Amino acid sequence: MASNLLAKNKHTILYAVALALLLLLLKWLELKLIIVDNAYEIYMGAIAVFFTVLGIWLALKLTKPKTVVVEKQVYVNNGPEFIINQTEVEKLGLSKRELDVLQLMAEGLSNQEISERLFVSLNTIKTHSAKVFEKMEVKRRTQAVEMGKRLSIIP
Amino acid sequence: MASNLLAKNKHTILYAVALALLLLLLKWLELKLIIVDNAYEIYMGAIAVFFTVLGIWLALKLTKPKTVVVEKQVYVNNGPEFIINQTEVEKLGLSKRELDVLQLMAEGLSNQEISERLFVSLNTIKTHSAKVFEKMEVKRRTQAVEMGKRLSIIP
DNA sequence: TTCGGGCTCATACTTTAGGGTGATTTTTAA
DNA sequence: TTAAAAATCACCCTAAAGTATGAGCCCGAA
Repeated sequence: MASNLLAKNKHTILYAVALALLLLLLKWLELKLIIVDNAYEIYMGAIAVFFTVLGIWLALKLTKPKTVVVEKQVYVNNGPEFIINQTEVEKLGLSKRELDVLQLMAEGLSNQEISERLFVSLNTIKTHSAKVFEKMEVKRRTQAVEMGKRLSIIP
Repeated sequence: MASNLLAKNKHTILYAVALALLLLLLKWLELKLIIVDNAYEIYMGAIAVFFTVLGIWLALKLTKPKTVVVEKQVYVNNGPEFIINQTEVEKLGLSKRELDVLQLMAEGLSNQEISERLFVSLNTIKTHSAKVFEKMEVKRRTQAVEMGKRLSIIP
């Protein structure tokens, strides 16, 4: 308990002791220098500078480093993981391949890229996508993706 | 240039001026108090304390806060109500109009339809979308939409 | 075994999207 | 007030997307 208090106020105590010693030093210096009248201003200035530096040192020692916490936002997939709405898929009559194409569309891939990903020709993807649009009753892939997300057909 | 320098060293200059003024004050006090011999120690102590406080104040003012980057995980599209991530929008440098276009893109509208919705020409939408793709570093509207949703820029 | 659905691919064509450049006007910030 | 950014529009050209149609292959169900 007592030692804890001592430890906590260590800096303050040290400073108090240092201050006391310094006042003694000043008193001693005073005796030496008081005679030299023209050195008085220098003496005063020295004290001012010394205590300023002391104050700065004290502040730096005693204050916890100022920290500004910058939050860097990291986007992660949200907790409830995606469960495909099989009912909607069946209702629309989408085949497995058509669903594959729709999923890759949603990832922003072009028809060319989808065809490479699935190892089929570009024309095949065009056929699939056309069927997807037909079955979902949309005109464009962006609409298909939008609707697919709404219906939980794709994540 | 000159004003910049002044601004940068504002604290230092202020301190210098304050110090000068204080030395003047001390000089004046000296004339008053030097006669009262027994007040001398108090005078010295006051100076010491004052400059210590000044130093502390200075240190607190001048220390730059240390920045700590903390990664904060943000789970996107959790709740039903959408809150636009303004930070990401600013980070990407998207303007209001570009955001409008992106939003309508996400709804599955064609450029033609977007232009009609916003009462501008098709070419204008093309320009906006091109800027959106450039700023988001994507190649297609589907990618822009996908990224926009991930970053909570669009619902 | 036939028949339909799913998957594949092709050709031809139209529409939409996107890239590049340049210009004018309006708005905003310094 | 001046400079920068935003918004508007145009023209030209290429790439990608989408439409329409036809056709061959495979597999499982009737």
